[in-house]
Amino acid sequence: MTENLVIVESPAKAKTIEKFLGKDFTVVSSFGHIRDLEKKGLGVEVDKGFTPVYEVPEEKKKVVNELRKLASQAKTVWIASDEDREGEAIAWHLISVLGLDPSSTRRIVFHEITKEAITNAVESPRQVDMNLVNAQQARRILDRLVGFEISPVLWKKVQPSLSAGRVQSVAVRLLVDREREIISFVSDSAFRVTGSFSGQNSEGTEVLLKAECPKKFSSEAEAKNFLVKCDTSSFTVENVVVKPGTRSPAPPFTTSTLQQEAYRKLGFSVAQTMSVAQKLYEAGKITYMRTDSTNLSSLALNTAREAVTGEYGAEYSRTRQFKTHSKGAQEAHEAIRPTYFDRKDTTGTANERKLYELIWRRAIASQMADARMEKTTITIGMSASPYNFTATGEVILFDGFLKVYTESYDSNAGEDDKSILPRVDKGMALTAGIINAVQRFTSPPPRYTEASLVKKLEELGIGRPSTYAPTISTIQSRGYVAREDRPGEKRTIAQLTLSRGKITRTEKVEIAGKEKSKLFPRDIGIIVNDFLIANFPDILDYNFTAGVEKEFDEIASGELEWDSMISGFYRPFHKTVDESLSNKARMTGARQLGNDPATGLPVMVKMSRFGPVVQVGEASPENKPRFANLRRDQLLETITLDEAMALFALPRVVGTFEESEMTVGLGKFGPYVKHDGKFYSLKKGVDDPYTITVERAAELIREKREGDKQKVISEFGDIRVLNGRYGPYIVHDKTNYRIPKGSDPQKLTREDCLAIIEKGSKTKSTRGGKKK
DNA sequence: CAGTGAGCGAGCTTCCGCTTGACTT
Repeated sequence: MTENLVIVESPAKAKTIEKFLGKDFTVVSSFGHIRDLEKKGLGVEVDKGFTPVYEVPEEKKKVVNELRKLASQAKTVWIASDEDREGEAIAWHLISVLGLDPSSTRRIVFHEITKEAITNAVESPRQVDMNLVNAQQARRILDRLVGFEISPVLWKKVQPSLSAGRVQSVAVRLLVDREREIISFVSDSAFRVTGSFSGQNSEGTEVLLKAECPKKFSSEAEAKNFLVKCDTSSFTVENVVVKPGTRSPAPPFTTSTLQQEAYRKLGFSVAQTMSVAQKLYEAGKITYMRTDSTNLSSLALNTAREAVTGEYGAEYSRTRQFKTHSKGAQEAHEAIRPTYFDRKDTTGTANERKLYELIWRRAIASQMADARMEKTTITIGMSASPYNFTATGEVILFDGFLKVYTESYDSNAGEDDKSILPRVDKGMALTAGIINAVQRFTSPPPRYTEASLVKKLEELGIGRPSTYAPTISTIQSRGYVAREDRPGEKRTIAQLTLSRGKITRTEKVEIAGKEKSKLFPRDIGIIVNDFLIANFPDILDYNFTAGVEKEFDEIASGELEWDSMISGFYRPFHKTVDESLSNKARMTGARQLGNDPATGLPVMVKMSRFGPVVQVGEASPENKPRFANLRRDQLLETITLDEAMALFALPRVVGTFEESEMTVGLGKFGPYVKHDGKFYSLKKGVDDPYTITVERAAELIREKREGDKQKVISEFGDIRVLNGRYGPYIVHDKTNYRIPKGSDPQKLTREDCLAIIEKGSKTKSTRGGKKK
């Protein structure tokens, strides 16, 4: 018999709290929500005042039974779910599902896990706030209505199994809108002039400095003209301005900023960041990793101050509390921070150690003093031109928090050279060394990374810390967008150099548009996006969530009835759903490109059942059109007639080998040679399917055969011992079996193998069903 | 593993937010 039962959301939290509360309290976890709208069907009785139909999901039944048992044995039940909309709803569902008495069940909240906060909470219990619960129900119902009414429209009008939702559809829109900005971007170029200068300062020291002309010259002729002036000009130091400056540390991590920095500094995907953080949290090394708050508990502030003072000295310490600015923040938790500030590093996998250190540095730095610096700007005047050159430098006078942490930024522009400048005096004469004018192209807006998309969604108040990673994964698994690299294209840039009175012109090659791990919209994402914008512009509006959130807040404060809010939304919404269904047109993204120059047949691109294709000729009973798949880096929207026709160059016959034809093609898994019914992959970065020779193709076949020979260790009819990527293994009946340690694969007999198979098939549990 | 591309039309797909496992090579 338990005196007091406390229910929290997370099991790791339960463990910690139990320690603070002593033996009169048993603390257990609900593992998040325990009840949801029914899985099948709409889950909302629209005609009965939008009554939600709740059920306990199959995977939650065990937890619920356990909780019910414990609750019936306890004298007092305390519900300590998070202090936000979802937490309040969890409390209400718990009372209802566990059959608790609402008046005697105590609802408590704390947003930091410290003994003080918890004891305070226990001393001031309250009851469940039904207004807040209703705000959550409205949120849940709205999301279900939007998702489950629009998705079936897509199944009919675009393709089966597609999905739409308040969050995911806007995420895709951000990517499509950005892609179109990039498509329509016209690059411009200008010449940037930099030079080196030397002279003697008043101390008699020879100094050298590099400076840049702030004026950008839009044509090569203008740049050249300026260099001619430079040649005849004298240069003097016109001004030296020294300005003090300070820099302050960034706040400790929230989910979103952790994902951004882990991507930039460690190259983690958002999902990877969350799973590594989960491990650290479960081990008690960091506080909760799904949070939108930059707040730190007073305990954290105190221990951080001790750690900073101990490690770096009192002058490095500055206690700060940060305000949370992000839209829609509910601040149920603290910021992400190390549990113990005096632990600079940790044990575990390499990734766990790296992420821990990042979190530690960021949190510690947030409790450190500003950095102080001195910025110097030197202006160099010219006698022959009204333009000038400037050099900027920065000297750090006191490093402060920079000792521990510097924030990274997404930027494609090169960092400014912030070096230390030599001592120069106003009026000092300078001699120009080499002066360069280099052509610089403007760049289109950058594509989103997973992390920068999360940042944007957070700014718009769309999605929550617990859903950023799953949303990014959903839009990828639906095929709307893909994370990819692009090699970029070469382009020539001009450079003019003035040296010893002579101007020379050279050309250099640079790579433009190279992309690494960026999110690219795919054709199906673009088609769905356009369809949704045409039919549901309100929901696709970037401010839709902000608007409904405002209404949820009004429900929470009791100013608005949840059902009248839903009804106000649903009536016009459902009408558009019906209208878009009755409109017969299917969306295929079809586009006419012109006519095939060879045959005169019409050429079009469109989305087929299996992806984007080029089609030459019309389909009719007596005529089958020719088809070719688009490449991954091509879009229906931008492909040209020439590019489309070039796709028919493959597959092609390269020649014969051993009296059979060799065909080169582009398959799902890249370019290949097909010979005698077998496939041989071309070597990445070495072979090109369009130009590969007969000799090379034959060589690939021989190489593969040689490799396969070494692959087979021994063969006993239907049982084979093979060399694989992870070492030797046995294959029988399409199943792989590991060879036990200690046995020599070379010496295995058929009987040995059968024994291993027999044993293996007993131990092998569920061999994961069908995978998509 | 390297194809397919239309149509019969069964029965399936789908949302967002809260929380962890239990799985695989």
